[in-house]
Amino acid sequence: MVLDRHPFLQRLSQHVELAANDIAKLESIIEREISVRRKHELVVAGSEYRKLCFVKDGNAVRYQMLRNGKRHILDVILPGDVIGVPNSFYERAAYPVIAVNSLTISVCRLDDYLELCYQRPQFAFALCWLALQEATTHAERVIGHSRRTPVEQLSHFILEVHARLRSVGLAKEETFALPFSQEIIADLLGLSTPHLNRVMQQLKSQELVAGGDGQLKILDRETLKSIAHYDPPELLPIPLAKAGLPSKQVAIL
Amino acid sequence: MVLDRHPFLQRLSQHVELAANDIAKLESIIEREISVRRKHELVVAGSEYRKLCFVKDGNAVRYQMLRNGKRHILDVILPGDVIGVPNSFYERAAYPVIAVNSLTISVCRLDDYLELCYQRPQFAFALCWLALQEATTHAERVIGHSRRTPVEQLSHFILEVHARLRSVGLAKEETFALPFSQEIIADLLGLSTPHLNRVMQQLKSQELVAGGDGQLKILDRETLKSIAHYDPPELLPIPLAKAGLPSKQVAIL
DNA sequence: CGCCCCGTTGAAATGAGTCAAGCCTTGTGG
DNA sequence: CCACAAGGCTTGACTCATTTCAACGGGGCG
Repeated sequence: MVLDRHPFLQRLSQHVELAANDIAKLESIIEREISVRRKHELVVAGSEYRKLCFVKDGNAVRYQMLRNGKRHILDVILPGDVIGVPNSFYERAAYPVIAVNSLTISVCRLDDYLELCYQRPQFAFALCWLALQEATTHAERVIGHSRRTPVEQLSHFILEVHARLRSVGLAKEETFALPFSQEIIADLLGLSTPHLNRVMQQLKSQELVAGGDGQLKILDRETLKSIAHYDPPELLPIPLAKAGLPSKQVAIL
Repeated sequence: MVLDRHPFLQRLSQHVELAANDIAKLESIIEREISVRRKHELVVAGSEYRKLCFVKDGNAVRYQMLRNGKRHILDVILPGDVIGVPNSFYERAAYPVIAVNSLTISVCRLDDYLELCYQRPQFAFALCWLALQEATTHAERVIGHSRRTPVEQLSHFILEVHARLRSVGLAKEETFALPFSQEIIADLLGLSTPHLNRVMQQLKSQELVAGGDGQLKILDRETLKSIAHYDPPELLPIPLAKAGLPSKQVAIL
């Protein structure tokens, strides 16, 4: 099975109950599974991009270059995320995506997915829910940048990544692999690398987190949460079709 | 007609062609049209909120309070926007919404809308597209906060609001009513009011914009665009159902 | 072995926040 | 009809967090 235990399905299943033939339908439009090497650009800015890539393993970042040579990272991409939201929905891709380590993705054509949505609206909802999560992640990031202190931001980032990894079974209770360099985190949080480094040391010296070498351990989750204002909102489950509909219509759901 | 020339429909029609009976369907789930007075909270943080409100006229802001007493504004809400995205999709509303001047909205129940989506998937797509726009707006805001200078940010904000107002026919070529106080704009952009004020003056002294008294005129759009890195990505049109589907299915699209 | 990437540290410059005060306009109530 | 209050805008001075620039150490990889 192409999608067996795929982290994307793990993530979806938290919001909606998928029937076996839903999964089969989704599988049928997966074109192929490919690997991408570190530092390879999956999505080139300004190109037409019309794929959805369900990340099976590995990490990437979505970013934007600014005139002054600065890079800003919009989002880190973890297993279970979808590359192509939102890029594939624009005439031309707005935000390039680059792999930060070797990446395995399952690829389908956007058109095929959208057609599937007409056949089974729950896939349209899945897309909505992804977009809503995306919007919320960004919203939290916005708040972080403008109204949280660097310590608060970093705390928030750590908790967020941990939660996202946990939700696809890639993090232990309090320990996880943080696959991003300080430069990447700095570019994500809008800090300079030296400053991020100092902030990181601060968290460690206060014994809130420990780690190094790509591993991070959360020592004092409660304090960290309160520092970060971390209180992630929970999405409703995706609604199911009303039972009372005429059978003809139920059939195509 | 309840929704006749409703700015929300104007906005939607840029992405999808709506048949008369689609509009009728949407109208049928509108519960009522209500007015909200300035400074009134439409959505209370932490409450369960299960409505979608299509803004017909007036303005609001979605914000969040932080522990330290600071307010951060996530987004300004203009006619044509939908209040309840994303709040209504969470167990409890995450971001309160408050009217900044008198507001007229058309309200429907979220459940009714979602059910409509199962009947006519293009409404699910409409929701996706809204969420994607939301995500993109926030993404640009994120970039603004962390990697744009205040001048760049303000320029971007001016161009963004102008474009959003134009798309619902509420702005002239280069002039529009800016219904937000400097305090609100500062809280949105993550600046202090005094600083925003100085930045505003800078833009005026460079003869990029002019105005006052709630009116703003863009004098030099090109320079402003280049300062702001303003290059908004364009969403694809919402796909229509494949022609080849059985007629029963086409009928319900 | 040497290169490159990543993390770390230091010192100096500056942009933006904070606090505080004053002005102008608008709206309101006496 | 006037006076006062409130909200929004403007200005100035001071402070300090963060950036910038520069340099160094270690470790992994070719």
